Amino acid sequence: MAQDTHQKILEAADQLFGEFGFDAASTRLIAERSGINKALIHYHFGSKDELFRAVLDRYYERLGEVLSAHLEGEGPVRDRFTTLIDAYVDFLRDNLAFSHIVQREAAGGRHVERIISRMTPLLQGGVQLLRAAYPDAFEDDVGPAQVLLSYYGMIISTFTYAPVLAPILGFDPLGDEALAARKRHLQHMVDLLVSDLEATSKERGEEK
Amino acid sequence: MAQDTHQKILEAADQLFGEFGFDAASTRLIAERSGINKALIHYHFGSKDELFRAVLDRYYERLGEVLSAHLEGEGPVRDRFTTLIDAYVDFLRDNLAFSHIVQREAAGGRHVERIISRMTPLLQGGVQLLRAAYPDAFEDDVGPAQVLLSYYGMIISTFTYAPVLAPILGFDPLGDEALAARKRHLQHMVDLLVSDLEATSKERGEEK
Amino acid sequence: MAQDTHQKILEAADQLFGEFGFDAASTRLIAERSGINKALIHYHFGSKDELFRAVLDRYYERLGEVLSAHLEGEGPVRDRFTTLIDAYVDFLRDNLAFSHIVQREAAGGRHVERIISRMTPLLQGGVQLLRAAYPDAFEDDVGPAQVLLSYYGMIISTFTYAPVLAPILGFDPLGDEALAARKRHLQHMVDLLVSDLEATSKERGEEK
Amino acid sequence: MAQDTHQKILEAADQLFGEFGFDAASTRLIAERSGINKALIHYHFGSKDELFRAVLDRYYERLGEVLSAHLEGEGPVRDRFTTLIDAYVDFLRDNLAFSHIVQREAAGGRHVERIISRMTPLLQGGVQLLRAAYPDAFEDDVGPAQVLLSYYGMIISTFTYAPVLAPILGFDPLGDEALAARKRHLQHMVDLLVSDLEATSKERGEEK
DNA sequence: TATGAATGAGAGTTCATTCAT
DNA sequence: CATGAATGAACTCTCATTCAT
Repeated sequence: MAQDTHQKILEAADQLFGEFGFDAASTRLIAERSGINKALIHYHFGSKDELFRAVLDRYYERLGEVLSAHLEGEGPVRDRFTTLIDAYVDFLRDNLAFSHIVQREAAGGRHVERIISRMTPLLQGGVQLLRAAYPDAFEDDVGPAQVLLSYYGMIISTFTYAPVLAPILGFDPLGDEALAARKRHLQHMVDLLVSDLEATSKERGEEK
Repeated sequence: MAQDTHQKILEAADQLFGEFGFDAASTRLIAERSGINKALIHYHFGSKDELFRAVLDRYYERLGEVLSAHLEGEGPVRDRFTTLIDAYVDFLRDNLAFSHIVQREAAGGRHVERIISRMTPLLQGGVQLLRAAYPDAFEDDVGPAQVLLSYYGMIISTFTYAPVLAPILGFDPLGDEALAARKRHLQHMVDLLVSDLEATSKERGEEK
Repeated sequence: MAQDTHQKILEAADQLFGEFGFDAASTRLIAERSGINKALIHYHFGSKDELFRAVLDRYYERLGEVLSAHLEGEGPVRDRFTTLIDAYVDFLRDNLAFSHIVQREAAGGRHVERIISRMTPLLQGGVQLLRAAYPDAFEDDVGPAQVLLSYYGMIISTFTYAPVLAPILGFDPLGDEALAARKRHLQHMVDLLVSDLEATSKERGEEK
Repeated sequence: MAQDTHQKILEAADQLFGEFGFDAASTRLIAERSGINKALIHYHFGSKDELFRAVLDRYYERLGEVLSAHLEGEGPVRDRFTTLIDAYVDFLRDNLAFSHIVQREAAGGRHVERIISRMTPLLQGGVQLLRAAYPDAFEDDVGPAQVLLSYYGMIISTFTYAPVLAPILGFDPLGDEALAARKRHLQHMVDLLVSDLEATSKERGEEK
């Protein structure tokens, strides 16, 4: 029963933080949506801030599992990179609130630090993967970071700006077909880049 | 004097909305930062919501001017696309608050509609540009929208996720040099894509 | 075990009521300090109010025993008065929380009545002692009450205002030496008064 | 009108802090008693704590004026000491809430420091007066402090323990007649002490 | 235009107390 | 006896907004 309450609060908070943002999602609202007493939020989580962190942590743990499966996997980098992007898109599709929360809080405010400390290891994992895969193409961490930031931006914007694209396209950009198309586009972007990296890599490798 | 007050409010609100978000930037704070009386905000703007819209509108007007110069310009698309991206990056660098505001509010909340209606014409301009430039590569609006969304994501993430990259890179990703490097990366991404589009275009053109 | 819990609650409540006052000493705090479950306070004492009364009653029972030994004793009144004051000082020194609780709650609030009903018999004992000792000096209860109130005030202020004196004196007014000096002062005040009472008594006795 | 509100809040707070203590006097209650909006308390005083300090400061300023008139006056010390005590009693009679507030907060809690810093100069003034008057009777500050503490205790207990004495005496210890009697008693205590001090002073003076 | 004061609603949080196990 | 969970009321405080001057 207690575990149940804990969960109900987490899920309502998750939804509402995603929908309205941290400030606009009041504890009263969260309590109403959970169907629990407002005081229970503080009983279970201590404060609204800690509740937020719990929501965030839960997401990053799941995301960490999803990504590490790909980061630490085997096989050609091009494939791993592609499937990782697919997995990322799937994760965000299944956790729309998360994408909103991250975009909002990363843009500045009281929880940026938490976002930073959670994203850092994931990003570093990506950097290492790229450097290992194309040692000749990258001399330092800057290049891989550029690449990752770009792909990260392409992916998350899919979700953040879906409402902006919808009226232009005339259909829901987060529907199954639309997302499949988006994935193809992203894969194509990966192909372009990876081919380029391989070419560069080969070229520079020969120079040595 | 009144014009002056109007302006001071706008600028303080701009800064604070960017730094803390709409909810956390209280009218008291805005008044303090402006050095004006709190009641004047309502005298000049009617409500906090309308003040926010004024801030947003001011940005989109400036941005519109900047972008339309490139969208409606002449010369090869590859160049126009490249300079447009450069201009976009410069605009966001000069208006950091704007990038934060957009990312936050586009992620959902009370002001999404305003963001949508402001972004739509800009996006449509971009779509038209791409379709006109590569009529053979794109059959409908979906392809260009994908491309634009991707580049938009790459650009704005530069600013939103700068704090995340900073500790990994060991330097400020928004410094002059770093931004120049970022621009080169973005240009490279444009090159890859445009070459691809031209190839596809040529290919499909020949098929006809 | 149950007796143990009862005791642990009483002692924690005692300390905390003394340190922070009734309102500021929350049941949560008392439970934490006792190392017991918050609900047990109500199981054992019914309510926070009743817990407070239990703390108070325990003190007054102990104090009653201490004082009655002197009030009902034999020997010259001057000596009994002096030793009573010493005993009172010692009692308060050993029960600092008590002195704080009494001063605070006697100053008004929800528990004044309890304080009154507990202090009344003690005060009446003192009045009777003085009237019996100096029948010629006092015609009614008013005179003895004045005297007792004055000495009571001198004694308890020793403890209530120790923090105020400390920075002026440069040492702890509740240290062993300081308290011994205080006792000497109080005894001196008793000497002055008793000599006066005896003189008055003799004078008036001769008048008759 | 604003000054009026400020005053109404101060007076209601004063009464309620005196009657119930800081914690039990809620801002809601204070607002109701003042007939003003709850938020105005924070508009005018910032916080409940600062409101409390304002109440306290107002009292100590008034008290300072009253006492300094006597401390810095001229004439024989016996007379000045006597009239000072009378003035103190009058002040407390006219400011019953003050006596309660001081007794309660001096007994420990969040505002002790404020009490200490306010009482210290007054006490030091008293110490200097006594040392100047009886240089031969006192070698250091300890003796005068003892004396002052004792008289202070006698005076304030008059008010703190009035409710305890009432049922024993059968009349209100704070009525005009009763207070006059109390003053006579206190004066008598002063007489006893001063005579003693003068005797001691003379004795020791001759020894030199 | 500009100001200080005022308002009512609601924020997050803590409280003493109760309940089911 | 003891516990963790739950409750509803109350807390201090801040909010956007309005009003009188």
